[in-house]
Order: sequence, then C-alpha cells, then structure tokens
Amino acid sequence: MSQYTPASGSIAHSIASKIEKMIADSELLPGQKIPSERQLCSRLNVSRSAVREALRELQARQLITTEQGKGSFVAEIIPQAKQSPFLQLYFDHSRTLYDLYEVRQQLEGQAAELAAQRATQKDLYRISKAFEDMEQSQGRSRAHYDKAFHQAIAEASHNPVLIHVLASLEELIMHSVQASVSNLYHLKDTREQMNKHHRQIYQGIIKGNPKSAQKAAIAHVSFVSNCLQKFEQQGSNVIRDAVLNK
Amino acid sequence: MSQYTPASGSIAHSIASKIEKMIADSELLPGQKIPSERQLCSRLNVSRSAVREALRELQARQLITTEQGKGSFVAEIIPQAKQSPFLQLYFDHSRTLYDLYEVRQQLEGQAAELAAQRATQKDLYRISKAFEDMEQSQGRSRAHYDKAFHQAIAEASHNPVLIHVLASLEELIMHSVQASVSNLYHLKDTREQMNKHHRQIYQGIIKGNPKSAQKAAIAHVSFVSNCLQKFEQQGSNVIRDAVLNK
DNA sequence: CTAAAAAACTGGTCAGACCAGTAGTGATAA
DNA sequence: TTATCACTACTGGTCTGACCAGTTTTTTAG
Repeated sequence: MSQYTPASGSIAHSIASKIEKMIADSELLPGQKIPSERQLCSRLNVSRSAVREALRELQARQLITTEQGKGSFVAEIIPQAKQSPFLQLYFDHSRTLYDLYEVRQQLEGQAAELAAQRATQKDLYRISKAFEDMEQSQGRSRAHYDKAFHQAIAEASHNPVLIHVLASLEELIMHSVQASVSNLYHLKDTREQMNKHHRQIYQGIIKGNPKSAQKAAIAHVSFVSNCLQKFEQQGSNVIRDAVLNK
Repeated sequence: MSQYTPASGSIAHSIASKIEKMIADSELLPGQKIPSERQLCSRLNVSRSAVREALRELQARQLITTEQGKGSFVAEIIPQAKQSPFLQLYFDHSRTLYDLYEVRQQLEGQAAELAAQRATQKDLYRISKAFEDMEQSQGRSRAHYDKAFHQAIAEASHNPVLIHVLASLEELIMHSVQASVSNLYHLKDTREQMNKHHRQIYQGIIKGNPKSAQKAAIAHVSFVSNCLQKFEQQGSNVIRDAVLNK
C-alpha cells in the first residue's frame, strides 16, 4: 500500500483507539487473543510498524499483554483507572510521598498566609461554611469537607497559579496514597490534633493574621505527613485495629 | 549493526525504562527536549523502530509529548498548565506574572533551604561551577547560566517533586513573559543587586545555613519580580535607552 | 501409533526509503 | 536597510521487506 494519509494525530494512535473501543464494547473479551500483527496489517491496510506502535501503546496502558511467539491478548484486569503519570514514575521510591508533602506544606502555608491577607467577605463565608461542615461531619464525608476546606483557603489566596499547583499536588497525593487521609480520623488523638490545627488555620485567616495562619497550615501538613509516613511503615493494620476497637 | 540481543523483555521497553529513569532522577526536566529519534538510535545502537516503540510507550503513559517536525518533550508535572482554560483566562492579565513569581518565590526559597541542608559534594561542586560561570559571563549567555544556577540549587534539594514543579513554573514564566530576565542585566544597579543576591544564596548553601539561603532566595525572586513588573508597566523602552546609553 | 523433525505460525528487530511538518538560512526584492 | 520568500536541513510518521527468536502445528521417519 502506498504511503499517504496525512491523518489526524497518527495512524498508530487511531488503530490503538479502534482496538481500545472494541475492548470497551466487549467485542474483545479479557483473555481473548487479538489478531496477529500481520493480520491486522492487511485487514487495516497499514504497515506492520504502525500496528506494532499501536499495540505498544495499548501495552503501556496495560490493556493488552504480549508474548513472543504466542500473540497479544486482552488483559484480564482493567479496573485501575488512569492514574497520574508522574506518580507511577515515582512509585518505587517510597520517599515520594514525603517529597510531595514537603512541597505541599510550603504551598499550603503560603495559601493560608495569602488568604489571611486577601480573603474577601465571600471567601471568608465559604471558608467558614467549609470549616463548620467539616466540624460537624463524621466518617467518610469528613475527608470530602476537609478537602473543600483547604480548597476554599487556596482560592482565597486569589493566586490562580497557586490554586492550580495545589490542585495538581492534591491529585498526585490522592493517587499515591493508599491509606487515605480519611483513615487518620479513626484515631481519636489524631483526629483531635487535626481539628485543633484546622481551627488555628481558620482563626488565623478570619482574624487576618497571615503569619499565624501560615504557621498553623505548615504544622498541619507536616503533622499529616508524619502520620501517613508512620502508617506506610507499619502497614494499615493499626488503622484496622482502631476501627474495630471503636 | 547486526540484530542479536535476545534481551529480557524487549529492547524497546528497556529503552523506555532508561528514559523513564532519567525523568525520575530529574536528569530530564519537564518541557525539556528529548534527543531526536535518530540521535537515540545511533547513541544506543538500536534501530529506529525500537526507539519509536519506546517513545510510543512513554507517550501512552503521558510522560512525554511528541510533535511532528519538532520533537519529543518531557511532560509537565502540572497537568496541561499551558492549556488549562483556568490559567489561560488569566494569562493576559499582567498580574499573572506576579502570581507566578509569588509561588516561585516560595519554592525557590524552599529549594535553597533544602539545598543548604542536603547538598552533597557533587551538588556543591555543580552549584559552585554554575555560580562562577555566571559571574564571569556577560550579555545573553548570562541568562543561561542564571538558569543553570537556580536549577543546580533545585536539584540539590533532592526533592524530585520540587524540582519538577519549579521546572514547570519556569516553563510557564518563559511562555508568559516577553521581557526576558536577561534584559534586566543591562541596567547596572540591577545587575549588581542580582549579583549580590546570588552571592548570598550561594554562601548560604555552601556554608550550610538553610535559613540564610532561603531568605536570600526569597529576596532575590521578589526583587526580580518587582523589576519585571516595572518593565511590564513602562514598556521596554527603558531597557532600550539603557542599552543605547551604555 | 508415536516421536522426532520440519514447516508455519507468532512477536522482536533491523535496515533503508520516502512523506510530512518545522525552523533556520540565505538570497532576493522592496 | 529591511522584509519576504524559497531552500535546506532538521524533526517525527509511515511503508517495505528482510531476518531473528520463540511457539504451535504439521509432516514424516521410526
């Protein structure tokens, strides 16, 4: 076949998308064999290199597995949703979680500091509401309000870059950590400590005391980081025990 | 080259792993260009198809982006910051530059602080070299060494997250600002002020004084930000005059 | 009928060619 | 002088056809 087709994106990618769709539509079932590369070539009227790159893409995304001499097969397990690339990258280093929190600590501190300086009435209302919701909530929903609280503070900094970066870090952390922050709430003293931190941050912002808010935010993130670090080491059995004993 | 190497897994995958590791180790920074496919071919002594499949794998995992005619680039840790409609919205406003520097200020401070604590002999050597190169250089190349200096410090923090975020911010700043930092050097008093800052940062790190280094870095970034802000307002005619009068 | 050998698959790699965008260079025209 | 445009030398994208290295099937020799 001649070599034309300017194509949108790339042929290889469009092939990958086709196969992906077939898998998604259950036309190809897990464990099932995918037509051989040479078959796909002639059927789709493209070169083998294009097909190979397409398969390599699906391979990287763990949608298929490939064995030399045998063929390519639809992967058995698909469940894991897309997780952030950079995290997968760091997954080996357990230090990564610490690194993430180290940076986050600094930026949360800055966000709280700026929020104390710049928050409008509207911002203060939102922060107050988030704070109260958080105090009253329990269990799983607590994590949600926790997040909302921090986000409200970030937005009150009125620095879009800061907001954006913090949101990115949040996402990385979410994907990274197995023991969700919500688990920490199951330990009584931990919970009380975090409440205390939150109140300090809140007070600092409301009263327009930047340094106080910053300091509290840094202490808070630092504390959470340390707790998570401990759990990472001991495994999550501690949490389970605590939950069971409750 | 002949085609041997039964290889474990596959050549393509091992190439991908190599590049992945370089990204993880911050040897390749976000936004940075990856050697062209043909360069990688000859350097690694493999065929282009193998290289292409490796890049396709990294592409699928969103660790790199590829553009026809341009090349492949390490992806940003801050997802689609440039495309983010949220940030794009603010990009016109000159305030955005201020926002960028506000965050950068904080992170450069942290980087300097950590560098003063964690820098190895190798790090110190690199930082020293960058510092001396910068002091001796003039004109356009100065901006290059300036960047290298800050980058060396960031890497000495040994926090990959921090390194990547700073690199991403650098990218955003580059895109945002018309008046390059290098222009600032054309003003004598500005130049001297920056030299002074750089020396303070350098001394703080070399002597292992985190707080001093942090403070100097924050002051430095703050100063640069203010200067740029001024020029943005007045237009760049001031710079031109200064250059002409020299 | 069985077991070993051969043939016909499979994916993995290599080589060289050409197409299609991009960017820098230099010559030409205004 | 400056601005424009064609040209050239990059970049990635695709195609072709060959050979290597495993796996499976078929054939063949015992």
